[in-house]
Amino acid sequence: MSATVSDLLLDWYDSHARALPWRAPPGASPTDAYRVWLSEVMLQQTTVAAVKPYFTKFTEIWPDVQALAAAPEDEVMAAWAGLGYYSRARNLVKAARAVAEMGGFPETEAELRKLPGLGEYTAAAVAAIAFGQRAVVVDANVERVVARLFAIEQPLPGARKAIREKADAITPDKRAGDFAQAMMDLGSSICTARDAKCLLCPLASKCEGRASGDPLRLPVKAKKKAKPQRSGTAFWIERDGAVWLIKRPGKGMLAGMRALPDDGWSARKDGDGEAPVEGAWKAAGVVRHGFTHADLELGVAVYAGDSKPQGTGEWWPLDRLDDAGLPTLFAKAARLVLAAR
DNA sequence: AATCCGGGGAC
DNA sequence: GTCCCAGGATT
Repeated sequence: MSATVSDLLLDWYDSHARALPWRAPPGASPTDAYRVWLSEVMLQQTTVAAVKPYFTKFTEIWPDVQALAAAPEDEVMAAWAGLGYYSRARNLVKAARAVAEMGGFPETEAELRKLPGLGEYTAAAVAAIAFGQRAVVVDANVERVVARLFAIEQPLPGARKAIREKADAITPDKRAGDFAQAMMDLGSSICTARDAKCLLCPLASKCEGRASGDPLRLPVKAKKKAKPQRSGTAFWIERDGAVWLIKRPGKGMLAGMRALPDDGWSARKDGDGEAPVEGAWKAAGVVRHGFTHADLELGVAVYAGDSKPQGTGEWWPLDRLDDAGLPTLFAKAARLVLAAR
């Protein structure tokens, strides 16, 4: 009777688990659901290193779900600034208010799945990690580990169904939360995207990918399209130690975030170069920024006149600019202007 | 099934 | 520079 994959993995996890701010040690009673949920949402498509300072900040300002539910949405958006994928922050507030209304987090995967911002992965992760439910947790780490472990040759994303079935087959009834986190730790430290440290891997004896001689070719991925290059202009209008900031539309890129006014660039088209105020503009330089679907070259123009800008916005004091919650693109543009002094 | 949505770390 | 990451919502 040989050990199962989950036995081998959990034994490894008991001595090799990463210590993370949102994680309970192996076998300990779970972290409260609020912290598990918050960390899982922050970690969607985002690295552990990037999340840590945001998790610390959020849990200091809003220590529980009731506190977050009571927070103004704008403050949460500003606190999220720089982390990316801002619809996560908007959904975070909606979900917190729903949970507070319910009197606490639902404990089943199906109920969690109904909250905004909780998809298949996150609902399963919270159910398993916070509530000890058996749930099949499949993230990018698990996809890679499973594709190698079972030598799944079909390319992603088509292979998702097969991968999920295999993940289900090796998920234990007990300690499903530890098992999920162990798979993620294995994928982030041993069975990584660019390396397979099979000599250190607790699952090496079970791994078909390793047996095939070339585990690194797995998972096979469909090749992606080239990113378009876009250009646009952002406008710096300053008066009495304050800069004119607008709020971006509720849909599209950087939705709902504070920003410098710009000329309408998007991932699909260049900006038209048209300034929000007639008059004298001076080029301050160019900021380059990569998004998921386009690379942007953003010219920054500084206004030299004294006409009032049109439309809705606010004069934001320069000595509090760090509190404006500007997304990284506009924070870069602001640094460019201010560094020239 | 495709596409849209940020940002930064590792290499 | 390229690739990737504890994905979800929308179409």
